[in-house]
Amino acid sequence: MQNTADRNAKERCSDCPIRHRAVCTYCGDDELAQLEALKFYRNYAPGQEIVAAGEQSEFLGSVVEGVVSLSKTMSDGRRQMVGLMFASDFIGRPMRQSSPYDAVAVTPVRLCLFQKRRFEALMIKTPALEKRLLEMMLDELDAARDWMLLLGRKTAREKIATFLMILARRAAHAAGARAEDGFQFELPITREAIADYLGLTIETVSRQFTSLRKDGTISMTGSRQCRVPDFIALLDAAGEDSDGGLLS
Amino acid sequence: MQNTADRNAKERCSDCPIRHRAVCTYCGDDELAQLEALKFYRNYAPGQEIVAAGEQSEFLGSVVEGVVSLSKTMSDGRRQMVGLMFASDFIGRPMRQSSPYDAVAVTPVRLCLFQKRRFEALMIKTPALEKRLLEMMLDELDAARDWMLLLGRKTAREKIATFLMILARRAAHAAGARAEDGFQFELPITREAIADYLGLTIETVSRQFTSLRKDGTISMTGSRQCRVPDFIALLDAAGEDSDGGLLS
DNA sequence: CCGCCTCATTGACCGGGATCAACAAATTGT
DNA sequence: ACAATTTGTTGATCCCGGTCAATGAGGCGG
Repeated sequence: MQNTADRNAKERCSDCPIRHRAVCTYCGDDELAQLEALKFYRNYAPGQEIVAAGEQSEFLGSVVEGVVSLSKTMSDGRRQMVGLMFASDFIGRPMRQSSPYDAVAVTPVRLCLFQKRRFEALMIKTPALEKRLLEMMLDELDAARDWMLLLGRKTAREKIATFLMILARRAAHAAGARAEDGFQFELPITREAIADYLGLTIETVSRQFTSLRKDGTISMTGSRQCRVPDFIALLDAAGEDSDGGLLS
Repeated sequence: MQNTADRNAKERCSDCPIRHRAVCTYCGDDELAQLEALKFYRNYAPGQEIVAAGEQSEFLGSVVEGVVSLSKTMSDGRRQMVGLMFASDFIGRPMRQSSPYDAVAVTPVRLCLFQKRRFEALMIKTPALEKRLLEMMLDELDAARDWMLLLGRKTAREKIATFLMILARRAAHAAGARAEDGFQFELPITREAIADYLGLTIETVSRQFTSLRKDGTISMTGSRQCRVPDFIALLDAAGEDSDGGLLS
């Protein structure tokens, strides 16, 4: 739980792996310097809580590496994940007191953080920051609404296939390749987390994996490595139009 | 289909019913004047399409009155509503080519519109506009994520109760009252639209209304007028914590 | 007034996914 | 190395909500 390790390690923003995708994307050198003066890093171990629902959070910032889950829990324990955040995604809520959901590190996570007040103050003077943040929130909103279609209308099989499709695209994109046949990638989260994400139970998740394996849509080595021999078949299983938007 | 009626009727922004809630909320007099020069009104009849998914949309703006649904449709016809927009809500996507979902007028609707290019140009010069838009998008994102919990984890009964709870609060708020016992309101959409919103079928929606009526959680006159004799009971049926956040 | 349409309700039946339970496999601690 | 724990798979059974089908209730034009 060395979550304060590296707090003072001042890496250069200009060398940052998410420099051109994160909230700072549109910042010029001078604006970047101001961010650089405010930022600090913090690391989280898998399973570690970043903020709890309802808690006042002092900080906000970007995921530099790792995966963070955002989830809501009902009083009787039912849980729904409402977002999976990867490198460059923004965590925290400017102009809001507290977070309405739990944020938890799923893998080892490294965040680039700012004190909320300072960040907000800077944002007022920095249109580049505000513009990018608005853009990112619009993307999040689109993703959330896509997920609403999945949760409300897709079958268990389609849900799993859609999830794998998204991971395959992410992995392919990160590798600079196309999401073409034969691409291999790792599942970043447990079956339980997948179930929470897709609005299913672990048992159903497991059964659908088995089913997709049996009919050859995917193949797996271990329970975390997944390969897609035929991407179109996966799209099809996901209930997506297999025309056009292959890599949209 | 007189959707161009009133296009040139220039009502004063200062008299606008949504002046203090819409995207223009933070605008000063001078900024408001600039918006006033660009704006125009357009009316839509119930059922009329405002923009289709994938279509290039020239315009964006605010709902002045009426209710607009945003929905996604799968190729086999399954449909999921992803948002219900009321007066003061913002429609359209700055910095985006096309809308990823259908927007349809549910009731008679009046929009206050701007040409997209002009609005975007103005937004760059007007932090008040951008700030308010960011705020509104954050609210939309919260609402979308709440809806994800509903779609993924709530039972049919809880879904209906949650929907009614939200409408009751809206109506109470609009009337300047509290969402207390005995409050009455109208359902703005058909059973089919409710089903699309909640990820159910019309039959299940109908059955749950009947069930809530039978056990006295609600009472109805006709199929569109709903009364809540005991708001706590409704909260309870919705699966919400009945402590604290009564009117959050 | 009647026929037609849309919207809503109700019933009978079925099936996908949840639940309960047992077990296997991987990971961790000592 | 071995027990303990976590994570994943599989089977048996149940039930909520979907599907199919019939009927009711308004609204509207002729």
